[in-house]
Amino acid sequence: MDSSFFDDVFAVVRLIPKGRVTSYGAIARYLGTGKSARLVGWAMNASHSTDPTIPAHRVLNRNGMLTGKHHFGSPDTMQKLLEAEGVEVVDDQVQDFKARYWDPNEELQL
DNA sequence: ACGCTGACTATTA
DNA sequence: CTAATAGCCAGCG
Repeated sequence: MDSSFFDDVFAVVRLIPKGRVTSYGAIARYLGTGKSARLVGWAMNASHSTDPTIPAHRVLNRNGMLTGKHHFGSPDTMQKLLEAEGVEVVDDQVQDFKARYWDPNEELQL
């Protein structure tokens, strides 16, 4: 398979449990990109090109803010999806973000 | 081939 | 405490 940075990002995002969220930096660090969290978010841009759509709505910034909500079909889609999974979102921010934070480095126990 | 942009993060003022 | 700047990697024109 093409060991593309995108594929790795998609793989991790797909591993995110329902009702959990993670940050771009966490994924970036897990992939080894480390300081390039932008690439992760940017890779999400291709999430709509994948076969199973990538749950990009589970990926937020370090503050738990729905920074990329505007990149979905509608700016309300992201929040709607999160709420559908049991994640409280207020003012484009995830409540109890720390409790719902899912770190691949921790959960996957690299 | 060069330069710009981008769904971020961390540091400094 | 908040605001602004620098660093980063990869695709696209």
